[in-house]
Amino acid sequence: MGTGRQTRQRSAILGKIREAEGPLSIAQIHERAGGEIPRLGIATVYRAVKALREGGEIVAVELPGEEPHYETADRGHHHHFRCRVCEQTYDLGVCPVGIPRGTMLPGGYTVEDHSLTLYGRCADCVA
Amino acid sequence: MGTGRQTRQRSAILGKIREAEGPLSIAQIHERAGGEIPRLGIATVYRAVKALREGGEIVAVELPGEEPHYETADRGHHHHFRCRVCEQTYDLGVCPVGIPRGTMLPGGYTVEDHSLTLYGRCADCVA
DNA sequence: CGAATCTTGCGAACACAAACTCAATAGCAA
DNA sequence: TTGCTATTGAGTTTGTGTTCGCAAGATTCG
Repeated sequence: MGTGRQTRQRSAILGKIREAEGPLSIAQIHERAGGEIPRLGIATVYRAVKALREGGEIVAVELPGEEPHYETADRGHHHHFRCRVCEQTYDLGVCPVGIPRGTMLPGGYTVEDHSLTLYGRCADCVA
Repeated sequence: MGTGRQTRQRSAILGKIREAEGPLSIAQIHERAGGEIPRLGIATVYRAVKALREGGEIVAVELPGEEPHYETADRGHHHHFRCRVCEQTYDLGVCPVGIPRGTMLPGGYTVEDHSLTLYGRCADCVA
């Protein structure tokens, strides 16, 4: 599985995902990379994201009620904060969920994993 | 705002949501109520759910990567467990997230709310 | 440089959930 | 029971996110 050709649009797309403060939606990637590459097509973003996902460089992040967002695969276990004002999603370092893999909850539920999203206002939007 | 007429389909739909072990998708409501009301139309489920939502009887639950699910509005703060085998979602009583409203996280994020989903296997699917 | 072919941009096509249309049906009040 | 009218079911339509098809353009290798 080769990486394919190196084009301006592909490096712009991966670059924007890399330098983002959290996972980006397709629309956000399109906007941001489009600042660098005028007339960047949305289909190109979809194609690049698909390829990057198949190559294991980025992963999809599903947020409640949102379209998929994408971030680099090297960020490890973490959670997300979504600002209700600017609608940005940010990575968080903390994991305030004390439920290790394998825990059995009352009711017989065996936990393998979890997903936490915090909601509120980011620093810029508290003003 | 009246409740409208009482029909067999509406009471079946609300009944299924009430007796469910967790939030149901439109498709699940359709399936379950359809056992009681043959030839129940999907549009009727959408219409009933919309009316129940506007009347404050049920609320939408957004789960990562899923269509909206619906449950009765009287269940208070709780979280959900999703079985990866049977793809059912169950209500949980526990809230293992120690982040009260108003907490400020490193980075300047002010938390108002949170949403947690646990993944694993339910009792029936551990076999 | 030049050819081969992979990639791009754009419009059309698709998939899916949700809403609408309307004739037939069923609640409800008298 | 009777009539009025809200509701239903089935199909059609909309809306939005994603993919496809193809001609034009870019990248890589000889």
